[in-house]
Amino acid sequence: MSIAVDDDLWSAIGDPTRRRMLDLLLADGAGTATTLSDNLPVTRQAVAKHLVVLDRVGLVHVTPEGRERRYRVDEVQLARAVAQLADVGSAWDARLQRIKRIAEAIERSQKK
Amino acid sequence: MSIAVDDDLWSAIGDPTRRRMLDLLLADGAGTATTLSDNLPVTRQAVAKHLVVLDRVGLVHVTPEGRERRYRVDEVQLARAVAQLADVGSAWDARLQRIKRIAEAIERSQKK
DNA sequence: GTCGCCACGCAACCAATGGTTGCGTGGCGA
DNA sequence: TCGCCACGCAACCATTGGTTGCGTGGCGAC
Repeated sequence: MSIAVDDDLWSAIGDPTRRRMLDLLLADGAGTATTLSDNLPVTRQAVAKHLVVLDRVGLVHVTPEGRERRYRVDEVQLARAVAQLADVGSAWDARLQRIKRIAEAIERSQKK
Repeated sequence: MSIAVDDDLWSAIGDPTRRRMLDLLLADGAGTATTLSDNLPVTRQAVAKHLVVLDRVGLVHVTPEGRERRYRVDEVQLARAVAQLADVGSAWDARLQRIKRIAEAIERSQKK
């Protein structure tokens, strides 16, 4: 019973810079490579590359506006990603719980 | 209000191979680089490198046994990692919820 | 109109990382 | 003691996250 995870989606949100970008986009509603890089410790070009990755997995969408390219978070897709986080977390949680129960059972049987 | 995340811990569980390794270790209780690589699509050496990473952030511990090096999951540290997953997930969830509420409010105000 | 600013895309380059193969060494069982 | 086998180390390769440098095309000011 292995945990089924969309590796592309996971690795997209696995990068700390991309996570912060999603944070910023969620906070402001939208943003461009330039505005994002203003609030990040990396250059505009680095941000642009990350935006390509996020766009490829559908976590963001672009709308060209004049000479700007405005990015917005796809809430449905982000919700899917969040669900995956929860899945992995709860699966491991379940395993840890079981281990804990077994450990307690052993402890009890040794005490008697 | 940015999400405080231990990037080292997160990136340790961010790699799909390392996640599957943790899965295997949890399922079997313990394992060596060789036994893990038997159940993974990568070589023993690749697994060994990942074990170094996992050990460095404290997610696993080693106990040398004869000519083997037996690895076990540190449940406390894994629980911490799971908690971080939950944190990020719930933070994004909250933002998504707020956006949804705002969207609904706008929709209502337009309908009246 | 045209001129200049500025957001963007493209390209070359660099370091770190996840992967490989090859080889040497040291326990343990026959 | 001899051979097997798990391990560590080293060299190497591809991908990726980052940089700098440069060309181009909208848009506002004059």
